[in-house]
Amino acid sequence: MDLTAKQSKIFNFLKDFILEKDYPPSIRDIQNHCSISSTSVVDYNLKKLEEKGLIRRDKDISRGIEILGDNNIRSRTVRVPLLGKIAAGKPINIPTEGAIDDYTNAIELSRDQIGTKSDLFALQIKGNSMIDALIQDGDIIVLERTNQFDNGDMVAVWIDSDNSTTFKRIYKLDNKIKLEPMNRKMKPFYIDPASFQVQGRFVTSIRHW
Amino acid sequence: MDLTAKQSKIFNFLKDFILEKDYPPSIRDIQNHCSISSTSVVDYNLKKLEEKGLIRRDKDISRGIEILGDNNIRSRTVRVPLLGKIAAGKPINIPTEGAIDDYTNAIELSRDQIGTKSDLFALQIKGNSMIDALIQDGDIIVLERTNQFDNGDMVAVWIDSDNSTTFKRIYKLDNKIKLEPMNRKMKPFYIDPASFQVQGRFVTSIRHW
DNA sequence: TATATATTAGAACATATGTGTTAATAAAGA
DNA sequence: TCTTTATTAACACATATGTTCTAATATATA
Repeated sequence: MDLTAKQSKIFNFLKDFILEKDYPPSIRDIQNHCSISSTSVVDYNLKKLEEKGLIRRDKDISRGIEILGDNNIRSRTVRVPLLGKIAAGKPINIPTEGAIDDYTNAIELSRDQIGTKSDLFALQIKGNSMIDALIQDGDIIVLERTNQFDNGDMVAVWIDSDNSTTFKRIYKLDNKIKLEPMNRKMKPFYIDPASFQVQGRFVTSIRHW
Repeated sequence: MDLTAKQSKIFNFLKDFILEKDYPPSIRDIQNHCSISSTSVVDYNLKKLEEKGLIRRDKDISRGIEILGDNNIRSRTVRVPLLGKIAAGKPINIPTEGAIDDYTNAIELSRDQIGTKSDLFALQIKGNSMIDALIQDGDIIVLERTNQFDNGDMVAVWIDSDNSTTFKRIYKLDNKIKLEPMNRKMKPFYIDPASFQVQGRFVTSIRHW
């Protein structure tokens, strides 16, 4: 369902106004800035915009207009908790989901970078021992909390015999699992498919300046 | 200047309310949710918050409250125009500042990633010929538009004799400038200090999944 | 303690603002 | 064309909401 000229004029004004002022315009703000003859015409077209799913209005509340979906700038970013520094090769400590509170350090990523993935967390890498994965000292890696993996994925993996989690490239072979450090000086090793657990999968990395 | 208990309660409510509703609360919203006896007390404390530089109020405007600085979620992200794909080693076309309009593709980065730098633009890298800079096919590099550089910086540099811009690592030597491709198969070369112009400097890179 | 300053309380006021009603006009469909 | 539907227009109304005033109380300062 398309917008009339007046409706898109109003909708664009809504976005511009909110971007500038940080609060929505009143109906009379819209009336004046869009050169509309009457408040009732504004009200009428706001109802149309609401029917079309572009905005949400809160009845009887002044400036009670919310822009929905991708047009809402706030929906374009995601906070990802930054759980600390790890040295590659060294064990990682991954908190359970509930243990991450609002006061944890966090980085904010755009949805451009993470797509629809959810349940993400980030770690800052110490040292250059992951250089073969094109990850260097100070880089931040973002992981998705999951048990799934594909061959060649970089994953945080719990190994029963070590009683710890490390970050490795993983391959499923016939009878075993190959875990490959991201440093050619270190040899890959093989473990029993029953003795490990993938805890997270690499999503993206961020180079710091 | 510190906040009183009431002021931080109000300030937190402001942030929570805006986060949930996308528009600011009225004074009576604040009064009710923060259990404050009178609207004038709310008004009084809002004035204090304004004096302390945490919010801005627009007189006579309902819900005319804007949260300032880092507490404003919107100020935590920056839109960076994505100017297209480039193949490393191949010439780059960098538009002038004014030539970038709102309809250009863009990625959104958090201030965590770019600090206080301004005038940024992004390029997506095609191919693996920048592998020595830990940049692989599909990665996005973010550049800062500037003429300045330090030794070892990765810069987009205009070379008069080539009549084009490429992406190189740059070093200032005694009598000349050394430009080093980020691929060890290609040899560095040297140019006259008067025959080039740095157009942008590497800020960060983003690995795509 | 005495004095000044900061904060709270309650109420009233002015107006900013959403809503509703009715009629006129324009656009679309039969 | 006639009929229906969509949109515009002007106005009035109810109330949501910012503001102000005065006095009381609490807190800080000398």
